[in-house]
Amino acid sequence: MNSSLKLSNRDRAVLMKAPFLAGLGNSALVRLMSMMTISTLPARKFVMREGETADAFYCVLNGYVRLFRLSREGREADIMVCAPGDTFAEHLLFSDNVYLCNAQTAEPATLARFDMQAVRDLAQQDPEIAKALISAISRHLVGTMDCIANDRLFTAPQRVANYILSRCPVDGGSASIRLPFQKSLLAGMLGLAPEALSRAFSSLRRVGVTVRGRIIQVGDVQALKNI
Amino acid sequence: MNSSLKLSNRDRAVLMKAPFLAGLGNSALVRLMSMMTISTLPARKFVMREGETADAFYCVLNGYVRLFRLSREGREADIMVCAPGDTFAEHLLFSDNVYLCNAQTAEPATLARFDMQAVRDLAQQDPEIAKALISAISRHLVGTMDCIANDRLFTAPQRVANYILSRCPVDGGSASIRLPFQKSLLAGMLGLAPEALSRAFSSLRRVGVTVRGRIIQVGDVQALKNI
DNA sequence: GTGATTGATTGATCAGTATCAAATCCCTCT
DNA sequence: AGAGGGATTTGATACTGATCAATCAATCAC
Repeated sequence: MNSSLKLSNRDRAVLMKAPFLAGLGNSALVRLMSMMTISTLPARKFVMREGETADAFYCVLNGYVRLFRLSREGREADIMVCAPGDTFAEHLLFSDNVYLCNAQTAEPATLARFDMQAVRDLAQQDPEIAKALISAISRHLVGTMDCIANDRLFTAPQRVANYILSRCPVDGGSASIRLPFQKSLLAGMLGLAPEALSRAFSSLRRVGVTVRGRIIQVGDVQALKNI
Repeated sequence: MNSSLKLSNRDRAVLMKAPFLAGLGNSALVRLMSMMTISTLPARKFVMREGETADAFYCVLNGYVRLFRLSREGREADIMVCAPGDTFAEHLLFSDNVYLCNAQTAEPATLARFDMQAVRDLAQQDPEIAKALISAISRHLVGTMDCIANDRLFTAPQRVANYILSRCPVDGGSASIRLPFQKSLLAGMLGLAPEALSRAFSSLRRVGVTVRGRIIQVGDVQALKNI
C-alpha cells in the first residue's frame, strides 16, 4: 500500500467531479483536500473490515471497490460496488463507530482517505460540507433501495438487461458498451453467481445481445427494454 | 384523510423520541414542529406515489407505512417498512424531486408531514438540523444495506430467525414476543411471499419456535442463533 | 512459443421459493 | 357469543438460481 500526498492529474479530475465534492466552494474544498491522503492499492486488498473502528471514509479515484458482508460459513454477499467518484463509509460519520461491512479492491485502485473525526468537525462548522454529505449519503440510499427493488422484482436476465440499459446511450436503435470490470464483479453487483450471469447473457441472445469478452453489443435497445 | 395541527400526547411522545428529532435543541425543534402537519389516515391509504413531485417527507407517529415499488405487471416489492418514529422520503431533500417509490399505510396511521422546501431552508441555516438529517438518512442507509446482505446471504427461515432475534430481549433462555403487525407485512419486509413466511415459521418449530396468531414463543434464544 | 494460471462458459443436479388452489384459522363487529 | 370475512396455512407444482464439475478461453511469465 503506497501512500502519498500527491495526486495525478487524472485522479484530481475524478476527485473534483465526484458527487461528494462537486458542488463545493473553494474554501471548503481546500480544507477537505488538505486533510486527505491518497493511496494506491493492489488488487484484492482489504480497505476496511467489518467490526474495525471506523476512523476514515474513502473516495475511489481509480479502479473499483467492492463492499460486502460475510456469512458465518464464509460466503460473501456484495452490497455495493464503488466506481471512480464514489465515496464509501461516509455514512458512519454521525452514527456507528465500527465498519459494518468489508471493502476490498476489485483491481489495482487509487483511493482518497478522509479522517472521520476531522470531517466531522468540518461538517459541524460548514453547512456546505454538511450538505455535500447529505447528498452523498442520499445518493447511496437511493442506490441501495433500487438494488432491493431490483433483486425482489426481477429475474437474472431482467437485472442484466437493466444494467446494460443503464449504460446504454439513450434510445439508439443499436449500441455497444464495454464492461469496465470483470464479469464476476458484475455478477456480485447483481446478486448472482458468475454462472448465473453467464446464463443470463446467453438467454439475452434471443433479443439481440451479443457478448464477446468485455464488449456487449445490443441490436435493438428498445427491444431490450421490453424484457 | 383527517388533517389537523393537534398532537395527542402519545403521538407527541413518539415524535420527540424519533431519531430524526431526538437530539435537537429547543429552538430547532420548535421551528421544525411549527411547519409540521399531522394527519390521520385509514388503512391502505397511499401517502405518496412513485413519480409524483416530492414536496414533503413524513414521520410515522402511529401505525406502519410500507414503501414499495411496482413492476410493469403490477407485482409489488417492499423496500422498507416504517414504524412509529421512522421518517421516510427525507433523503430526497437535496437530490431528486420526485418520489422514487410508493408509500401506503399498512393499517390506520398517524403521520407528521414536513414540507420539503421549508426544511431544506432550515437545514441550510441550522447545522443542528443538517446533522439530524444526516443521522436519519444514514440510519436508513444502514438498514437498506443490511437488507441487501440478509436477502443475499440467508434463506427464508434464517431471515425469520434473525427478525425474531432482533426483537428478543437479549439472551433470555426463552422469550415471547408479539408481532406489531400482520404477518403479510412481515413477509414483505423479508422479501417473502406470505406462504413462504408461513412455511419458514413451521420449519422453525424444530428449534423451539411456536407461533399462535401474533404471539411468537421462543424456547431457547441461543439455539435460534445457531440457525 | 509454451506451459501455467486465472476467468468464463456449459452441463447436470439440487435446494429454495413463488405460485395457485383449497382448507382453516383468527379477529372484528354486531 | 356467534357469524362473517379477511388472513393464514397447507398442499401440489413449477421455476429460478446455486452449486459442483468439467471444459474452454484468455492472459501472463519465462
